[in-house]
Amino acid sequence: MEKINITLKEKGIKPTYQRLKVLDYMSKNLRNHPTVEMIYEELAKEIPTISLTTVYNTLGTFIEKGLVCGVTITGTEVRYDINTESHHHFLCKKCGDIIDVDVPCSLSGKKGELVDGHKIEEIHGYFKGTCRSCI
Amino acid sequence: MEKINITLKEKGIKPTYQRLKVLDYMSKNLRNHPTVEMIYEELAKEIPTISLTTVYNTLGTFIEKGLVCGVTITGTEVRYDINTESHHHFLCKKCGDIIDVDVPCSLSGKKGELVDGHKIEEIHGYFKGTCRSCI
DNA sequence: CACATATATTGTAATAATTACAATATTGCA
DNA sequence: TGCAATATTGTAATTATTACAATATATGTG
Ligand SMILES: [Mn+2]
Ligand SMILES: [Mn+2]
Ligand SMILES: [Zn+2]
Ligand SMILES: [Zn+2]
Repeated sequence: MEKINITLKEKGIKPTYQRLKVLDYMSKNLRNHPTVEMIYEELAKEIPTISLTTVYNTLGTFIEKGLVCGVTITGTEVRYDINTESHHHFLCKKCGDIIDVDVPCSLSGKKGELVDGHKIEEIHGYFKGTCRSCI
Repeated sequence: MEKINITLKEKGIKPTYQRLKVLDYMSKNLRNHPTVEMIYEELAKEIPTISLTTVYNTLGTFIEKGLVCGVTITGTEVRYDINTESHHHFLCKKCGDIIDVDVPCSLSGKKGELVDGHKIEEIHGYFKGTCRSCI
């Protein structure tokens, strides 16, 4: 938990209790790609007064400072990811899980380069289908 | 316009006036990846009685029948694409345009295969950054 | 053609995720 | 400790989308 405190300070984010807890949750659920709602529900058990707005705000600042990133695959909600390294995802159409996949992609490493004259800042790749637990 | 009529019939979709017009719009704007709102606004000029719900319904059936596909990149809205071949996109953070990019991706052709044990049905790739008109 | 039935369209209301905003509380520093 | 800046909270507003019921249209049959 002290490590999380330091991480926040390093990024110039005031380490409030709520922020510590959100980042702690993200660190412990790094394979989950949780929604705001999931984070809120979990933290509300420990912090009954926490507000959904605070979770939104907190994730917003985390994204700004590069601590997490938003994954928009489902189209209905943002999923959050503490792994900010560019990597690919798999969305299971049955259970809705979003899973990291480790695939070699020819497009990785193109950051800063041009495609068809457009300057690349982010590279996103994902699959949709049926995850191995649901097959 | 007769070609569009035939396309609808081939897919087993009753070729109503509204559906003809939506598909016509999509065919004429294949580089635009329009939103429901954009399609609705445009068609409303010619068909003042058209309903937003109809546009939603129509695009829904088109997706079911494989005539168009939905592109979820922005996170706030679905963009529609009449090009149902798996291809990659570029989202410009400045102007919001979504542009097709023709890049060789090592993941193409993996449909039906497995990644980490998960069965792939769709492959999606996109970049975010600044498009060439906005650089 | 008239009618019956199925399907499509429309308008409105409901839902769900997110953002805006203002009041209150907390933090870090002088 | 006390002040100013910042964070949190609760609520209301916004936006995209879906649900639903009433009306309209299309299609097939006698
Ligand atoms: Mn991930
Ligand atoms: Mn496209
Ligand atoms: Zn699954
Ligand atoms: Zn642009």
